[in-house]
Amino acid sequence: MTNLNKARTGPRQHEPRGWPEKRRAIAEAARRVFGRDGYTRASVDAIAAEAGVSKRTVYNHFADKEQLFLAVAIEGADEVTAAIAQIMDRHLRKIVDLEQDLIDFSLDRVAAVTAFPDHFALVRALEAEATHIPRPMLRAWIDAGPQTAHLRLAPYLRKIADRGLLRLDDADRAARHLTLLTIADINQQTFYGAVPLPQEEITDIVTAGVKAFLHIYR
Amino acid sequence: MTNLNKARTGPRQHEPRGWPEKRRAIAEAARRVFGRDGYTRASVDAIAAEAGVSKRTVYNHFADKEQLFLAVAIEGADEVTAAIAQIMDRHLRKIVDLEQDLIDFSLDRVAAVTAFPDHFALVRALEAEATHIPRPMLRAWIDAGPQTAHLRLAPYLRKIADRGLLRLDDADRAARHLTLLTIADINQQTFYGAVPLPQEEITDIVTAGVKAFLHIYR
DNA sequence: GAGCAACTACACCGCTCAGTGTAAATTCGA
DNA sequence: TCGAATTTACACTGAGCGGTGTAGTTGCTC
Repeated sequence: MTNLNKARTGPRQHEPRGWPEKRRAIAEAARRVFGRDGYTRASVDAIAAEAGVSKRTVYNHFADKEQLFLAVAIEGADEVTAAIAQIMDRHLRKIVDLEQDLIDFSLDRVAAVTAFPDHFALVRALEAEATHIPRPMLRAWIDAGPQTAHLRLAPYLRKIADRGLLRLDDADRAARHLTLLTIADINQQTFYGAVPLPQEEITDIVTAGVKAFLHIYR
Repeated sequence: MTNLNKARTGPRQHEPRGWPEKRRAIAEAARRVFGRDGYTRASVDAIAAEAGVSKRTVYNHFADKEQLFLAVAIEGADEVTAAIAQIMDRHLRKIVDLEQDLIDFSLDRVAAVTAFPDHFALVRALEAEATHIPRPMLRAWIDAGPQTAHLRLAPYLRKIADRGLLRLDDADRAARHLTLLTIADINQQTFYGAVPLPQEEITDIVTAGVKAFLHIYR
């Protein structure tokens, strides 16, 4: 048998139904279209066209529009979570100058919104759909997305506190306050990146937020 | 002429086109339906039925669906702004115990979200629609809604600082930080009131937020 | 080559919906 | 009562859309 193993993945491999590359294309297209148009306005036809697949194929991979939406939201949250974990590792694992490290961390975290515009556009769509989403699914979203940032940040802050650089008894709350004073402020003013804010203004807000945070916890 | 002046307002008075009571009914119904269903999913048919008017009448008063949406959003913001102004006056005009007054103010302000569920539901819809709204209209919204809270809160904080109870050089920033640490935290966790949070938890969060704020500015 | 799974390319169905037009009815002032 | 403005109650148009079915095509294994 001298057949080269084709790089192209197709049926017949021992995988779930459907070709993975098609599923990936659909998910990526869906993120873009849902992000751009919101849930209701986004059409499955448009997603199929964007993915370069037939609509029939979309329905072969996902039960319906809502399942597609939620799958894409949660997958996107996983990606963003991984990116933010790296940002945390880069800036918070080793503290040289606490204030500067927190500022750099927060600026990079703000920048993550720009790096994942589709995802955060989709976040806005999802929040608007909150009352139409079954509670367990909404819970799954919160756990996959917004909650993970705090769960990952708190241990870093606790370690920093253990080194005597911060005084805190509730690391979760401290993590929340840091995020509120920096990321949430920017996100509110930019509608999660939809409306640009000048970089100097972002830096000002983040710097003031970090100083305020340190005022509380140092 | 012994005709009593009828309380009923109808055509023929020297007013803008259309009966004001019809316009009011449409606006109120629109707020409810947009809030419940979001912009795209809300139908003009449903709004007309909810208002008890014909769809023809809706279009007699508002150019189209988008104009209706934005008019309702801005009118709602004016109402909420007035309510919050009262809350500020009640709690911040005279300071007895600064911490407690700030806590009470913030708790009442959180409660305002519950008092205006339709409006804040519509806020979620509007934020999701941010990229589809013409920039000038979005600006009008920001000025009518989110921005006014800060503009009204900052002078109170400045006065409190003048009495030596707070130390701050940037009252706008202080106002923003107070809102972030209290209202924004709750709103994020409840999706602007869509998902209930137990009252004790709300009180905890607000109390911790106010203490943090005072730690920064006192 | 045969058989099977997945995909493509349509067509279709039933429904919804923003916006418009029109005739009849209602309201109000002169 | 008349006339004008507004509203009501439909009907209509053209478009869109979630989801489904089906026949033909493609790719892979035996």
